[in-house]
Amino acid sequence: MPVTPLVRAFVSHFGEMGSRWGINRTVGQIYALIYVSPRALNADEIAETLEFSRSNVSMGLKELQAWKLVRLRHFSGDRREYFEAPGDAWEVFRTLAEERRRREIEPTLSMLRSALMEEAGNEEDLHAQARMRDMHALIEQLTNWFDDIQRLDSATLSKLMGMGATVHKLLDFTDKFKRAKR
Amino acid sequence: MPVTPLVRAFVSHFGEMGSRWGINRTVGQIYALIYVSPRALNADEIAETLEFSRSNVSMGLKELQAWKLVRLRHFSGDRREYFEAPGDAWEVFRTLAEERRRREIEPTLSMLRSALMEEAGNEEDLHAQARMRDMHALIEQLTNWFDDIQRLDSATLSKLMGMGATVHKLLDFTDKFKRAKR
DNA sequence: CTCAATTTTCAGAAATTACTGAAAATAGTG
DNA sequence: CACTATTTTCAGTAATTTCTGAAAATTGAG
Repeated sequence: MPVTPLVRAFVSHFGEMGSRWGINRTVGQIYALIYVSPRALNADEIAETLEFSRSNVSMGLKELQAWKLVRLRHFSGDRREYFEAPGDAWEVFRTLAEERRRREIEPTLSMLRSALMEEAGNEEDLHAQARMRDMHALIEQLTNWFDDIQRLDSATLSKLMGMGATVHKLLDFTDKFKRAKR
Repeated sequence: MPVTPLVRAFVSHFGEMGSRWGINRTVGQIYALIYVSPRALNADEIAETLEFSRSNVSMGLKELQAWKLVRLRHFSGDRREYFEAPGDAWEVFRTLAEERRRREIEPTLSMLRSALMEEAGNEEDLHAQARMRDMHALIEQLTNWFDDIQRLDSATLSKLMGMGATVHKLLDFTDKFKRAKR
C-alpha cells in the first residue's frame, strides 16, 4: 500500500504532533492514515503502509477505539476487521472533548473536592484550601459551561460561533431588558 | 521546608497528572507547590521540599516561566530569585489556552493550509484534501471563536458561562427578530 | 468440533525522556 | 575589578515509554 506524498506529509505531521497531543507517534499516524483514507482499512494494510509491526498497529487501534476516534466495520466475505474514522468533524470534536475531560479533568476535580473536605488545622492549609477553592470553582464553571454548550446541536453551535464576540452585545441587551422590567 | 499532608497530596496529584497534561512530573509538582504556597519560594526551598536536584528545579522553573504559569520576584536584601503563581484563575486559564493553542494547534493549521494549496493529481489526494478541508474549517472556527470569547473581560465571560445553554434561547430570539424585520 | 485465519497479549529490546552532579556562566556587592 | 552567591548548562545515567516478535487466544467457516 504505497501512499501519495500529500498523504505521507499529513500522516507524519500527526506522528510528530502526537506527543504534544498526549498520544504516541504511531497512534497519531494510524489515525491520520485512516482519517484521510477513502475507504476503511484493515490492520495489515496499516502495518504495511506505515511499516509498523502488526502488534503495534493492534495496540494503536485499540487505543483509538478507546478514544472513539475510529470505528470498526466488517465486509461480507472477509473476516478481517476494517477501521474508519467518523466523518462528522463536530462529532469528533465532541467525543475528543468528552474523553479529555474524563481523563484530564475529572480526577483533579475529585482530588480537589476531597482536599476541600479536610479540616485545615493551620495557616498554611487554610491558604492552600483557599487556592484550591479558586481552582475548583474555575474548573467547575468551565466544564459545566462546556457541557451546556456541547448539548446544543451542531447547527446552533455553529451559529453561536459565527456570532463570535457579538455574544456580548446580546448580553448587554438582556441585562437592560431585565432591568427595564423591574 | 516540611509540608503538610494536605499540600503533599495536592502536589503529588499534580505530579501524577503531569504526564496527561503534557508536562512532566517534576514540573507539575513544582507548579503545585508554588501555587498553594502563601509566599513566593526560591529554587533551593523548592528543591529541598520536593527532594529534587537543584538543577532539575532550575529547568522546571524555566519551563513554567515559558508557560507563563509562574512569575519572578525579588526581595530587597536577598539576591535569590523567588517564584509565585499568578492569582487570578481566569488569567491563568487564558494564558494556558493561548500557549496550548500556539504549541498544539497552530502547527497543524499551517500544515493543513499548505497541504490544501497542493494540486491534487488523483482520486486519493482529492479525497484526502476534502477531509483536510473539513478538519481545517473546524479548527479555524473553534479557535476564532475562542479568540473572540477570550477577548471578553472576566465579568462578561462569567456572565456568559452562567447562562449556559440558555444561550440557545437567545439565538432563537434574535433569529425571529431578524426575520420579523424583513 | 476442527482448523486456519486473524487478533491480542506480553516479555524483553530499543528509543525517548527525565534527572543528576559537576562544572561553567552570570550577577550582585564592596 | 575581585569575590562570592546564585543560576544555568550539559554530559552521562536512570527511568519510562514505545515497539517488536513470538506465542497464546479468539473467531468464524466448514
